[in-house]
Amino acid sequence: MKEAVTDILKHSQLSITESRLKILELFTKHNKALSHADIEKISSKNFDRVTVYRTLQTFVDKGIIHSIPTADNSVMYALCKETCTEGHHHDDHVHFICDECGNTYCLDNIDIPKVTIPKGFSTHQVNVLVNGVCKSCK
Amino acid sequence: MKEAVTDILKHSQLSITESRLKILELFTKHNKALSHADIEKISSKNFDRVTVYRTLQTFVDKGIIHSIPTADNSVMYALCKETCTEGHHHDDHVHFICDECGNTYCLDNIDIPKVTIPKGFSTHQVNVLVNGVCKSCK
DNA sequence: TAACATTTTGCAACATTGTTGCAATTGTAT
DNA sequence: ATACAATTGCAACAATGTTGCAAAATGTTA
Ligand SMILES: [Mn+2]
Ligand SMILES: [Mn+2]
Ligand SMILES: [Zn+2]
Ligand SMILES: [Zn+2]
Repeated sequence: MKEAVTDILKHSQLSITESRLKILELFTKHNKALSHADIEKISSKNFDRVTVYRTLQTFVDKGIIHSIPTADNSVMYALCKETCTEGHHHDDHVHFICDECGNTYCLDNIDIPKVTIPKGFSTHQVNVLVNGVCKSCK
Repeated sequence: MKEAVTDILKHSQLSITESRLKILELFTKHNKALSHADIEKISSKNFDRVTVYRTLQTFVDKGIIHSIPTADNSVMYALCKETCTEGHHHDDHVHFICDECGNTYCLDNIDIPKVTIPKGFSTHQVNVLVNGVCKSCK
């Protein structure tokens, strides 16, 4: 497990530090999106708030995680797939937020639906955000 | 114009106050989503920050405006259609954010696409957020 | 219109979230 | 092991949002 995490950092040409290892491990262990607050709460070691902010920003920059817009405008982050690289995110998948447990999941298997846009408008990116009840909470 | 605004407040059983009139007028005049900061900036009279927060919350509660999730997790608000009522929002439309001018628009004419969700999941609400370039900026 | 009851506002104080500069520490390469 | 570069933690600050309460505005009734 720790191997995989180290490899991700190396692959992104990031130096291997305790904060990066621990925080990235949280993402690989929990199969769901995490907020800054989540990370501070569930992390064994108490990193400085600033370190967590900077680590998350670094991961986003490097294409390791992506941020997720949510209906309540809290900031969530989740692991990217291999296709994302520095400066080039391709997180075109549906995000599902369970109104029961509050967990946010990336639904990678679902196709992003085609959205028709008015004449004269052009599309860069489509975010689809579904609220509902997840499998475990049903 | 001011008539319409007054009517909306009456219809929602809200007392007619200067803050509510002015803030609601901003939404009817500007045909786009507004943030808390926008309102403080463009409003002629300088309302207290707290008043703006409370007015926006009241409008959301009453089904007059709805909040919009955005990719950068800033909080935006836009006018609801007539179908929204106290405690019952029906803002099932696409939101478009222009990456040039930064404006956010509600696309009411576009159909919300059908999203297929994995077995065992159920859907309450779908938010579709499109980033791109708007007609005026093209 | 005037008096009253109710609601809303503005202020102050506080809480939460995020940012920046800088010195001390840690990681990497020689 | 040493030297250099990058990262961390701290402090201070900025931005955003919340709460309690007294003053002011609004709606209601007489
Ligand atoms: Mn995702
Ligand atoms: Mn809308
Ligand atoms: Zn759930
Ligand atoms: Zn535009």
